[in-house]
Amino acid sequence: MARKPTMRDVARLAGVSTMTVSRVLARSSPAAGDAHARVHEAIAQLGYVPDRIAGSLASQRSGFIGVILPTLQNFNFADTAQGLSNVLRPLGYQLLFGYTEYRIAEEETLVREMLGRRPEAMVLTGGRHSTATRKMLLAAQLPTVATWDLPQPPIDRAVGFSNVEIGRTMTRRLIERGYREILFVGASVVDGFCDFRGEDRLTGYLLAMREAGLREDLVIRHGKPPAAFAQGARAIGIALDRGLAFDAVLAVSDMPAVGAMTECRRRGLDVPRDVGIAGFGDFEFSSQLVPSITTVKVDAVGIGARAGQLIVEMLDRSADGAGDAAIDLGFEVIERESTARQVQETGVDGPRLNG
Amino acid sequence: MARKPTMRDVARLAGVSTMTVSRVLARSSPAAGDAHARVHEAIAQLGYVPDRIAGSLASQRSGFIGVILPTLQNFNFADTAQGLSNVLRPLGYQLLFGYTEYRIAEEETLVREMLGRRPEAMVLTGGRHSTATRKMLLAAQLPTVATWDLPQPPIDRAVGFSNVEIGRTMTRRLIERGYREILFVGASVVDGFCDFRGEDRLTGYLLAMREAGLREDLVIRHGKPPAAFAQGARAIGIALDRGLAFDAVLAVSDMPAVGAMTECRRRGLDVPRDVGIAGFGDFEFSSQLVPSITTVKVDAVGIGARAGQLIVEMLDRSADGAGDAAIDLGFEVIERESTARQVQETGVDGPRLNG
DNA sequence: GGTGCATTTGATATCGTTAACAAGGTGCTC
DNA sequence: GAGCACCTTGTTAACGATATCAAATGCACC
Repeated sequence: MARKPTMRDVARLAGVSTMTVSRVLARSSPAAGDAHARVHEAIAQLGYVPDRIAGSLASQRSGFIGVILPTLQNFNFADTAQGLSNVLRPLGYQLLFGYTEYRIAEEETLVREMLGRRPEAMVLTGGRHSTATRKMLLAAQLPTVATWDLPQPPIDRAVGFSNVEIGRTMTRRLIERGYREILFVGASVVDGFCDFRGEDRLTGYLLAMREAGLREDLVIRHGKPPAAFAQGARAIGIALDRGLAFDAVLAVSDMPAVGAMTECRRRGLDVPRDVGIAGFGDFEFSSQLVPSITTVKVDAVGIGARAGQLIVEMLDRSADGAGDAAIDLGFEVIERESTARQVQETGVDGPRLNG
Repeated sequence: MARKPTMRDVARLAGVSTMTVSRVLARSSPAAGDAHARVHEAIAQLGYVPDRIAGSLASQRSGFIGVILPTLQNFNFADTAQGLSNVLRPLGYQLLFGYTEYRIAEEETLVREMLGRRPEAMVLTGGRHSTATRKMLLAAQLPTVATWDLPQPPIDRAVGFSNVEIGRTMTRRLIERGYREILFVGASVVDGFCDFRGEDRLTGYLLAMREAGLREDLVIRHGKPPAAFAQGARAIGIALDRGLAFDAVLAVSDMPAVGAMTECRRRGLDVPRDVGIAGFGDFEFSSQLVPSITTVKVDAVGIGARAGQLIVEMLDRSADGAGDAAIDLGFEVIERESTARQVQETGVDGPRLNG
């Protein structure tokens, strides 16, 4: 009674061989006569739960898919996890989640640990990895999908968009609206922490500012990623302390954007009249707040779903290596009240599609 | 070259037996002379990654800990996951996450799938489970920790607080502030969806309203859990359509609380003068917004950490079954600007500790 | 009723590791 | 130098399932 029942016990009780039990559970054979029923009866009677560890070893298929995301504290990545889950769980895969917390070294540790569990595929966030990480993944010969970025070249496949283009497009949009002194608010890059995608959006911002002949030093990078509400608020304080004049804030995500907006208003600056505010991620609160927040919407659920589909295709050996290495899902700038300073001039306030 | 290297290959290359390799990897023996170095050299040369599936089967220790949470779309549960991770990952455990999305039937499916992976312990959210779920968990004879609630009796152990008390205490606080027509905003209970903890808070709210001799029909349950921003806004519309008069809103979480606040203001109701607003969860934005949101703070990270510690203790067979079955971590009501209607009267506006 | 084909069932080997025990070597004490 | 303890290393047998192949069974047809 102390020992958990095994397939052997079920087989004995049902009066069949273990292979018959295995086949009944796998539905690979109709199991003639009452064998099928007897097996199920024995399973119920013993409370048997098949040991998938043993099954994985024998079949050389773990049913695991490793997923490495930066953090749990961001609705966007939660959506991507959801999209992956929606596609892969109904097919019987178990997702193994790992979170780097934006620590560069952590990805390597997570990949090493996960590969030991013999996943059938890996999903990564972003396309920049340590040499050792890249080497391990290549050696593992697994379907690997990079998400949230379009690395050149990817290890295997990629689903995402250009974060540089996002930063550039949003900055241009703010300039079109008449903003000139645009403050970029992001997280710092220190102590082995880095938000690569945020840094790419900063690069795009700097490109757009240079193209327009505007200042390129209006950048506040403060606090560890992920940039949260308080960091956005703090960044405004830092900017004012430094004597920086600004008429708009472009934050690395909607969370610091809201924090920055709150702090501006606390200091008597009207949004959008005195300061325009824009973020990234289109979190639900961004459309619900007053004023609503201008942002960039990406299909976070779709990234996960597409990545999941890619994995399914690649795991189907029949369909061979066709398809593009990188899939660009684009992005959408959503202009809302927080940058509506010149809405009466241009008359354009709806979403536009990019990418 | 096609086949992945095994411990056998490493052993052959290093000129030792597989047990020596196994011991070197487990650090269980100092491995005299150069054997240690030769093994590591062989591992590096072959790019060997130990197969933990085979290891788990042989050692009867999977290193997995199953964690079932309601949703990824809530910072509170993300914090609990974080707390668990902080304690258990450094000890080498791999967390297996499953999300029910508040579907009652889903928990049973997730538990069944997870038990097949032979986890060494399970962490659940809440204390109400299907009969089959309870039976499976008892049969598995695993350390099991229920979180976010204090079930009577728990399957094994529990770490949480009384959601009924939370609803009751917050409602009383609102009544003390002079609010009388308090509208409760939560998610609906339909189609097999249910937020048990939200329902408990509703129960506490109803108790407090009855105790104070106030109306008990000011309840709007709308949309599937988790209640999000838009649902809070929608609930205000529904209440007004029904002709319900209210001077305060108690929402099941901070997200619908913000949605409700936004909608009230959009309709010309001032917060907190015309309507007081209170939520649950103390999300970061709740303190950052203007007005800041009155809420209930629970130590979500601490719940995870404490649950993790409990598991570690229970897995140490040496320390035997001591300790309470249920650990009450309490809660804290944080009164902020959104309910500061009578701040000048009472002069009390800081946090108070409960539970 | 025998033949041939398709389908179902079972015996055995195997997956890659660790547990358990045995064997060999080393160093110390008396 | 014998005896003993201790430490390292190796051999063998699991762990609990599935893959593979051979045998048995069922069925249709001539």
